[in-house]
Amino acid sequence: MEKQELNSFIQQRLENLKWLQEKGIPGFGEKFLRTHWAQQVQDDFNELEGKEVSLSGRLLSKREHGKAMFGDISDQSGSVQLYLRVNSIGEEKFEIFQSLDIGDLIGITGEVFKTRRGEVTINVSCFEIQAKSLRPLPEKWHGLKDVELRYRQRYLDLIVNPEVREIFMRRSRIIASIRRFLDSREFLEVETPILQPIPGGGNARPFVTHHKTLGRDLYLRIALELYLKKLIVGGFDRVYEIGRNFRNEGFSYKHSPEFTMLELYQVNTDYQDMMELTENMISSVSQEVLGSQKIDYQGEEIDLTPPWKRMTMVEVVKEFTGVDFENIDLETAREKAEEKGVRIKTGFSLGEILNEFFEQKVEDNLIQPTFIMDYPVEVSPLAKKIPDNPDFTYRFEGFIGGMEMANAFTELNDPIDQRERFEKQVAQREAGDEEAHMMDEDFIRALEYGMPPTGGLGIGIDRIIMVLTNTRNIREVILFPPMRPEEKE
RNA sequence: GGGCCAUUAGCUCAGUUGGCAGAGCACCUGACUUUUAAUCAGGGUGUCCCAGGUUCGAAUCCUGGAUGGCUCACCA
Repeated sequence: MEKQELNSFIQQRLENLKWLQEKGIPGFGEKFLRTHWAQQVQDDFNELEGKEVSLSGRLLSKREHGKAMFGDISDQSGSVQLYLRVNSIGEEKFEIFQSLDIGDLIGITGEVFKTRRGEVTINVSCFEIQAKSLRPLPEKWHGLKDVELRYRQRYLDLIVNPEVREIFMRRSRIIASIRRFLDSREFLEVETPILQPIPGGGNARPFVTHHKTLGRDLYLRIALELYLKKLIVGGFDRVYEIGRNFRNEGFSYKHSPEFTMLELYQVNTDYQDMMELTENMISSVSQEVLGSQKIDYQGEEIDLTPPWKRMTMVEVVKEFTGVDFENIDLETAREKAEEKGVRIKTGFSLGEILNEFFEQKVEDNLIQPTFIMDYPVEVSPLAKKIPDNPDFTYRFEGFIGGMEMANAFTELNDPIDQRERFEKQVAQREAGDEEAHMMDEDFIRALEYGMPPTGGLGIGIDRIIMVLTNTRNIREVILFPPMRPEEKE
């Protein structure tokens, strides 16, 4: 038997339940007809004053005053005060309400009024017990702070920390707003496989699972990309998917092993169009959900109003490090890396060194919305090359608050070039790079049927939500972040 | 994976040089018919994360482990 089941708090609550049941009152009751939300009673007081309302929610506090009593009931919308008097509700019901524990779920009906202190209150005339709570809640004043408990028992976090509930309600509104934006532009929402024989579309170590009937291993997807492009080949001109990706990598404040991505593809667009779409989408979502395009993020004002700043990777690296990759040879690049403290691996190409310069010296500084354009071909195996500068691709990433938010390109639609890119990836993989792409013949075959010129965009939904909820850790915007299993005796 | 820090009551946290385990909220008993972190009187409810060790004596010191946080590395 679990030790907590023996502790006196739970004993006391079990006795209160028993007391009720002996009086013939069920401790776990029926559904209840709710007429209003708690917040609605607060907001619409002028209309509701003197009228009867019914609410369903959790009893969060009790203040007993002898033959009268105050309490607070909380539901999804917020909370409102309750008032009970012996000589309006009767001694028997009053005694039963006195026996309730903080945390009990109840349905109440009563008339709306204001106390002399001006607090909107419901004068309870009858109530039902919907579910007894057998465990004590965390403290009302300090809330629940222990990060481990907050994530493991997120329901407690949501009960006692209203600002946490607000983050997740906002998350829902942000995603709904993104869908509205895309739906209004004639994008089709689709669903593609999570279990994949070859995990493609990104550089990452995948999770492996096993299908018993097929007798083979499958991977959890690391990106949505390749299946969505197959749908472009299939004739859907504008598609998007919002879904979970899985990467077998460590945690950080901006990385979680499972995270939510939006990817979209639109025929007859290029990466320039994708930049416009990105800045329009994010600013419009911010306007719709927060009522502004200027937001506070960790003490910095961030202005999401289009157009966002645009720079090439070569330009921005030159600006932040003084190293000009425009006309540089490999040997000089290596020396500059050494000089500037950029860690590189032996055998890195010029493009890979440039990319390291960018990631190690520039990325964290891009606080205001910025598009960095024209990535080296070596690190962009799915993006189209720039014809008059084929060491680079039509690719950009969007940054806000020092974090990568978006990754997009003019999609590579030449199957011969794509095969060569995959072959280079496979060579890297054989040289020990676990994150390099695998050869995906099925994807090449699709391209061989012909994929129209297409722009594609990926957005890290969790990170956008971090920016729009002013949170500094990705786990604050994921309801149940991955944790090690709890140790059991 | 490396470094630093944390883990004490249901929750939030104190705990001095190694000497009886503490506070606030919550909870229990009683008073109180518009309070609001209600108030007043009384009551401490505990595997001090776990396992060893040192010591007359360990929440405190040592070793190992668990979990979490920050950070570096890894991860475009």
